[in-house]
Formats: sequence, C-alpha cells, structure tokens
Amino acid sequence: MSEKTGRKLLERYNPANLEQKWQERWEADALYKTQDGDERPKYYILDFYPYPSGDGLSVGHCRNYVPTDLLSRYYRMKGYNVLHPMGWDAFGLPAENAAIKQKTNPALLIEKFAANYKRQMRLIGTSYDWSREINSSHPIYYRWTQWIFLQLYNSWYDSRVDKAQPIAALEAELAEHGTAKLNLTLSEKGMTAEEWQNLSASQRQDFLRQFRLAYRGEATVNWDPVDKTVIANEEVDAEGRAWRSGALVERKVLKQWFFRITAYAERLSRDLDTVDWPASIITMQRNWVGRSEGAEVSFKTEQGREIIVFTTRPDTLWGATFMVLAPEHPLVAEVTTNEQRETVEAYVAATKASRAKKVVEEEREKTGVFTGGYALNPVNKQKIPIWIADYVLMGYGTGAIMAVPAHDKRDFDFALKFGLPIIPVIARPDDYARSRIAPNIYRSGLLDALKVGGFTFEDRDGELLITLKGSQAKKYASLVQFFLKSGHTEVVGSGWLVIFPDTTILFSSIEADGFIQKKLKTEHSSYMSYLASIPFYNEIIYHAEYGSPINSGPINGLPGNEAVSKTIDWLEAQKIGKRRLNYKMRDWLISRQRYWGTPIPIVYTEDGLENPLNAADLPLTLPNVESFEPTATGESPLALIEDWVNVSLPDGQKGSRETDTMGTFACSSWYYMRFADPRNEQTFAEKQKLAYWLPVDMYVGGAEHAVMHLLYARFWTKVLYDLDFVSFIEPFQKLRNQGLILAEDGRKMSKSFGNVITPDEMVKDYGADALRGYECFISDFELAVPWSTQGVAGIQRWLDRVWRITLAPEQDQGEEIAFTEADLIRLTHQTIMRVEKLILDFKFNSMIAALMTFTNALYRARDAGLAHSSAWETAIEVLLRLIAPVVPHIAEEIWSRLGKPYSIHQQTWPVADPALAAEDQLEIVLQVNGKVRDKITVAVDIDDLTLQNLALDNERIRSFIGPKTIRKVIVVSGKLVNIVV
RNA sequence: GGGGAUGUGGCGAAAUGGCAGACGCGUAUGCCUUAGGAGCAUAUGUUGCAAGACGUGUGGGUUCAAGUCCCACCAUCCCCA
Repeated sequence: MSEKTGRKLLERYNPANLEQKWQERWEADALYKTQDGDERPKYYILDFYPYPSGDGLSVGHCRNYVPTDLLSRYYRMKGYNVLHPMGWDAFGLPAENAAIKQKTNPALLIEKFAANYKRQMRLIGTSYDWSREINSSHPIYYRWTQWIFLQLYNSWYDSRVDKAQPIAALEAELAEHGTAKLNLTLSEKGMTAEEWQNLSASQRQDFLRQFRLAYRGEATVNWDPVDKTVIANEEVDAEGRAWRSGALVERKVLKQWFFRITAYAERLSRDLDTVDWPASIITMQRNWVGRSEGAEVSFKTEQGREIIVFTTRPDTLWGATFMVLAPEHPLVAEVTTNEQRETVEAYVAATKASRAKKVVEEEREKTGVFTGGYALNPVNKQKIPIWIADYVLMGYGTGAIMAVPAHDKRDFDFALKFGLPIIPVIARPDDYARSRIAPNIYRSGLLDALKVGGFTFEDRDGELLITLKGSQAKKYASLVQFFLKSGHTEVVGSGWLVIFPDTTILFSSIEADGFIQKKLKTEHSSYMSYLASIPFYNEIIYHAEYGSPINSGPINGLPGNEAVSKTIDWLEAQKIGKRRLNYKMRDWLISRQRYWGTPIPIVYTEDGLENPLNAADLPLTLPNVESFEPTATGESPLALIEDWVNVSLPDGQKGSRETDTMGTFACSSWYYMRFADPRNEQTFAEKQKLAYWLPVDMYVGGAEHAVMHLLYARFWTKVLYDLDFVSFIEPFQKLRNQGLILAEDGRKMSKSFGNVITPDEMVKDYGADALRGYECFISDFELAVPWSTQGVAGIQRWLDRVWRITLAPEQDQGEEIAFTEADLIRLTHQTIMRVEKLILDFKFNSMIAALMTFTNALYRARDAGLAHSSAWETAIEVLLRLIAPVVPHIAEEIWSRLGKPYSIHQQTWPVADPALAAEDQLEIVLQVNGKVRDKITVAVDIDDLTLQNLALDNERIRSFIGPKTIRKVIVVSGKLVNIVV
C-alpha cells in the first residue's frame, strides 16, 4: 500500500538529543533577557513565586509554569516586550523546621532547594529572565520589606480623605485640635488638645497605636505548656490538644505586631470592580472583607454607665430583651449585685479555664449567668436584664451585645434555656402562620366556619392544625373565639396573637408576654418557651431573615430592604446610635516567634518605648548562626542571641530588639514590584521602572491563595499608592487559577503516598516538549485532574507525527484522498484564528486539540498530493510558528532543519486572513420537532426563505412530517431549520 | 458551620441556547515489519438485524430547541473557622 520514495529514511524524533542542545544555545544567546522600557508595548506575566521545598517540583507544579511560559513566548512573537521573571519565597516554617532537625542554617537549605527548582524549570524549557531572580530571604531583598514596614508604622489612615497620611501629621493635629475633628466611633475614646499635650511619651505611644498602620497589639495564641511553645491553629486538634505533645492547649495573650488592613476594607472591596479576575475569587474576597452596614447603639446601666453595643441588625432593637456581656467585660463587676456576685465570679473563673479548649461554638451547650443588674433599652425604655456568657467575646466588637432572641439563633437558644422573654419584631417575608387548637376546647360548628372562612386545616382526632397568613390573624381570631369554650389557641409565625374565649391578646411586648403567661398558668418561663414545646410550631417560631419591622414603634412597617438603613437614620436623629460600617475581616497579624523570617526593625528601650529603626540603618540582618534550637519560652530563637538582641542607641540608651519576625505574607506582598528593578540598592524599585512594568498584566497561581496573599498584596499596593511610591491601585490586572494535578491513583500527590511524578522522569522518558504539551492538554486549566503518564505518550506520538510530516512528508504515502489546496489554505487560516483565540481564553487543552487536528489534516493533504505545493509550504511554516510557544525545542529543531533563520522564537506570530479562512459552503441541520432528521450543504450566502423551502421539499423531512400540519418553521440563518408539527 | 467549585462514554475531555461526545488515552480487529513500548487502516455512548429509540448527577420549569437558562435536591472536591 505505502510506496517507498527511495529517499533517505528520516532519523527518528529524539528529544533527548535536541532539547539540551537548544537550551544551551538560547541561554548563550541570552534570548530571554528582558530590557527595560523600549518602544514596544509591555506585557508582565507572573507566576506565584514558589516556596522551594526539598522535594523539588512535581508535574503538578508545572501546570502553572508551562502555560505562563507559553503565553510569554506568544506575546514575544506578537511584538510585546515581555517581563517573565522568577524568584523564591524563601522564608518560612518548613525550612526553619528542617534546619532545626538537621542542625543547620535554613539559608543553606533554601539555597540548595532553590537551585534544584531552577534546574527543573530550565529542564522543562521555561523562558524566565534569570538575571532578575530574587530571593526574599536575602538582606538585599528584605531590607525593603523592612522599609515598607516602617512606612506602615509611620502612617495612619485618615478616613476623612480616605488615604494613608504620615503619623507626624496626626500628632500635629492632636496637639492643635485633639480628636475633635477625627470622626471617632462611639466606642473609641477621644481627647482634647490639652489632654494630648499633657500625655507622657509612653501614653502618646499607646494612643497612637490605635492609628498606626503597623501597630503592636494583643492577640490570643495557642500555648503548648509541655513543649513550651506557641503553636498554630492547624496544630491544635478538635479536643484542644496539641498535635505534637498531646497536652491541653492554653490560650495566652501576647503582644504581637499587626497591620491595620481593616482601614482599607472599603477600598479592598470596592476596587475589585477594576480587575479581571475569576468571579469566584472576587466573591471570596468580598465575603472575606464582609462589609455590612450597622450601628453602634448606646445602652445605659441602672448605675448610669454607658454600654456601647455594635449591631448589624439595628432594625431588631425593639426585640432586644436582654444584654450579654463577655465575662471579661470591664463593667461586669459594677453591674453585678451582691446576691449574684459569687455566681458571677465563679462563672468568670470557669470561663477562663474553658477558653483554653478549642471547641466549636455551635456544638457547645450555651452557658451563662445573670448579673442581677439591668440596663435600659434606649428605644423603648424597657428594663432588660444583663447577663454574662462566654458566647460573647471581649476581643470581638465591643465585648457586649444586645440580645434579640426572636431573630438571632444563639440568642434564641440562650433565651429558651434561661427562660428569658422572646418577642418577635420582624415579620416573616412570606407572612406564613400556623395555629393549633386542642381537642375538646371548641364548640361544634368551628370546622364548617373555618371552611367557609377559607382556612386550610387538618383535623387529627379533634386536634386542629391550621395554616394561614399573618394578615388574616384578626379575622381568624374573631372567628375562632366565637367557638372557643375554654383554654386558648394562638396565631404563630406571623400575626402573633393569643386567643382566649373572653379576649385576644397581641403578642407584642415583654408586658404582653407576662400578661399572657399569667392567663395561661403554665410552668413555662416565657410564652415562647411554651410555643417551643408544641411540635407543630417548631419550625416557624424563629427566623433570621430581613423583613418589615413589627412591634417596633416608629419603624413599624418599613420595607424589609430599607429597615436597617432607615433605622440607623432614626437612631442618629435621636442621638442614641451612630452608623458604622462593619467588616468581618480582622487586622493582619504579622508576628511569628521564629528565626527564619524578616526581622522587625523595632528596638524597645528601658522606658518602654518602641523605637523604629532609621531607614538608613536597614537592613537589620538576621544573626548568622550555624544552627539553633527553639526556645523553652515560646519566644523566637532570636531572643537567645544576646549580642544581637541587646543594642545601644545613638543617644546612649540601652535597648533590646523585637525578636519576632514577620510572617512570609509580608515578603510576598511586594515581590512583584521588585522584579521591575531587582538589583536596586537605593529604593525598593525605581519609580519609572515601576511605571513601565506594573501592574502585572497576567498573574497565575493556585486558588488556595485566593484570599490571604492576594488581599495582603492589594493592601500594600494601596498603601504605597497613598504614600506616592507607585501609581497603580491594583497590582494584578488579570488573574487566573490553575487546577490541582492529582496522582494517577486520584489522591493528592504526596511524598508520603509515594505517588509523586516529577518532571525529571517525564523529560527523561518523553522529553520536555511532550511534558509541556501534556500539561496543556490534560484538562481545562482550572480543573483538578489526575495525571496520566499514558497521556504524555499520546503527546509524544503527536510530536512524532509533526516531525515526520514536516521533515519527510512523502516517506509513508497513504491512500489518495479528496483534499484541495483551497481546503488546506482555508484550514491554515482557520487554525491560526482558533489557536490564537484559545490561547487568550486559557483553553490550552483545546488549543492542542486544534493543533492536532491541523496536523492530521496535513497528512490528508499529503495523501492528496499537496506536499510541497505553495499552500503546503505556508501550512508547515504556520504550524511550526503555532507550536513554538508550547513545544519550543522541536519547533526550533524542525525550523532549523528546514533551513529557516534562527530563531523561531524571534519570528512573528502568523496573521490570519479572515477572507481566506471563510467557508464557501455550509452544512445546514434540518430538524422536525427539534430532532435532527437530515443535513444539507448549501452556499454561504443562501437566504432564509430559500433555506426554508429546501427544508420543506426535503424528502426525509417530508417523510417525518407525514400527514401532520406544519405549525411553525424556525430558520436560524446559516445553521438550521426546525419544523414544528 | 460559612464560603467557593465540579458532576457529560471505560478514562482526560469538547460544545456564542441550535448536529452531544471534537481532540486524545484505552480497547478490538486487520495490515505492515528488521517482532517492536514503532507505524498505518477501521471500529468504539447504551440498545436494536434495521429504521429508530434512549442518553450530559436527580426531580421540576422556561423555550420551536437545554449539557448550557431558572427552581429544588443529591454527590464529590477545595478553602476558611
């Protein structure tokens, strides 16, 4: 069948020989070195910089690096000046722990690990500009991490102008006006200019702490009393035991450094509108920031002391039937009566002990005790009891809450348990209500009356279960009351009233609740707890939805979606509350009690003051040690290195350094800026270079960093913007997340499972190009997928076919086939368009599929005798340019063997001619009732009417229509005709 | 508990509301051969001799037309607590 042409047989495609050869050549020619600022448009494409671990890269990591490399090569061919750098997130726990174990210095380990990563990245043919390589653990880098820390320390957020300002400006303002102009919240303490001037240096420092963007505050940490160390949340199991020692973990309050990211909450949320990111990541960031509008409301104790509570549901204020303070709240002792004092003190002590355990809040039985004291609900002057309970945390909000048991689940459970009144104040949006009438308490005739009245009910041996609308409650009540002999019934869920034979009482206030109970004579301590004992009412006595307020005086009947905001307006007008935005997000805790991190450039003097280092004295380097041990106190190992810790300041004072280091999220919050100017020793990056390269055009990495890293980096960008160091407000224009690659067994790739596949073994067996091709082809870029080494072999097979059809097309001639030169030209141009669109859409798997389809078509063209026609030469050249970004080595080798000029990677991307890509014929689908019955081929310019007639005349179509009447004909131009019968 | 995803052949998957399964893996049969982890050809969702019928996690809905849009549910994965 196949006819040998007699040509010399082509040598086989052997990636091992050619890949290394070209890599060396490219390296020698510095093909990928990026020049700053020329006339070309720039494109900055960045991978999340990796943490180099001792295990090296797996094929999973390459899922990230291959597509970004492909894009870099594509944009270079498109004529862009491309910045595609790589560096190392080199500080952090894993290296530190490994160093402790091996009794060495983590710097040495990191050096080794990073070198291995770099070797592997070169092995797979990435085109990073290594002259810009950075390492976050080198002093030349972390000097600027420290410098940014100082910028934060010396700044505060001025909400009046919505930007960071020098702290010195705030000090000047305090000296002149005090806090009068600062727009403080109710719970923040203000002061006059005079008071400020009379403060001591350390008092001033304490006061400024609540403004600085970097500040030292208190945080509760997990303390392992056996290992004597602070441990991370992940290292505490569900029973509150330390993962390593098994000891019960204690909660300890330590002084820690924070960044005031909460000041930027609004902008972090708002500016998400300006970036092109996956919608899911944007949602996750917004949820994390958790913006909501709420109010601070001032309650007064009997003693006249103010208790400020924050609530996101001021519309439920009228339903606040008690208050709860955190056991640690400073007013606890004062409001507690003498009778209750012993109980309260015992509870406070017990809480302290149990908070050491980490128990999921929801699962725990509610506990709490009454203080004996009362407060006044400011909106209805109701006297409400003050309780303490451990479900209110001092560190959260103001440490006090108003409890609205009817519409907050925790308050509801608490009120039921302790018999506190529960008064509904928000109508159910669905107006659904229920009523149960016990047997033998009504006269005959009720059933008929209910039917006539249009009520739905179920009769269970005389017990009547009625469902109705709250708006019908009054009508229902008068109807039922007439037939009621004894006892009572009620409308529950909406409408809320109690029906006795002689009267009807609205369930609308604490007084009403008391009155109803008196009439009921049950043992229940509140009417709601009686209702809760009736199963028929179970699911409707409580709801937390937004809705129209009821039993709420001036705000009754407001529409549900306006209730919160209108209530706040009302509170402000009454001067009992103040609008405040609330964010779920907390400040960013940066301190780590670790050696291997960026030292915090602060010295404490004996007078208790914090002294920031001068920028000129940076970097503050880590002491070089041969090895080190964790301390017995939970402090950083740095604390033991006395000649590092103890310093003399220029003014002669003795001081000691902060021994905590910064968590690694600090390093990664600005590294993308450093790549613009990685060797600069005068500044973190030159302004013009930043202006040219930033923001990052395309940022690619795993979705596991969706929240923290991206939020922190955005925060630093905004601070540096406010301080006029950078000119962009968002660091990452486009973001894409790659999916996880699992092992072939479907589990996570992990050393402990022994199922890790490395690029090294893939390159050895199949070549870097086959590996790269399969990384793209494996699945949709964003989906998790198991690895398949057989799939790599499939790509190698394709490359082999490319090799043979381009270098020796006649070698294995097949059977003759119909395929014209016009077909080949059309497909060539269509392929350019498809491949380019698929690259830009991140559909790399479909891009490879399109290239395979094109390759297969070349074989058919060859069999049709088109080899070496002029369309053929163009097609081959186009194919090589299109595959060059994804399989750079084989593309270069074939390009060179065909005698074309070095290098293919410096050629331009092919340009498609839409006219040549256009089809001249179309296939039209003919349907009857939406089912495909035939297909016809027509000219492209056919009009709809002709198309319709062709369909109606079609024999197969007619046989499916049969004798039935045609009801409708749908013609979709150039696509299909659907005949409805 | 909160949040984010994803469910389509034996497997990875593709499909601006318009032919479900492109492309590849695997499998089967055959060819070729210097017997090999090479290459080539054909087939490959289920069912049926066929025409056809059925088929995109489940159940509803919108539409001439739904993998795609809407509602409810189920399962799996990831992140945070």
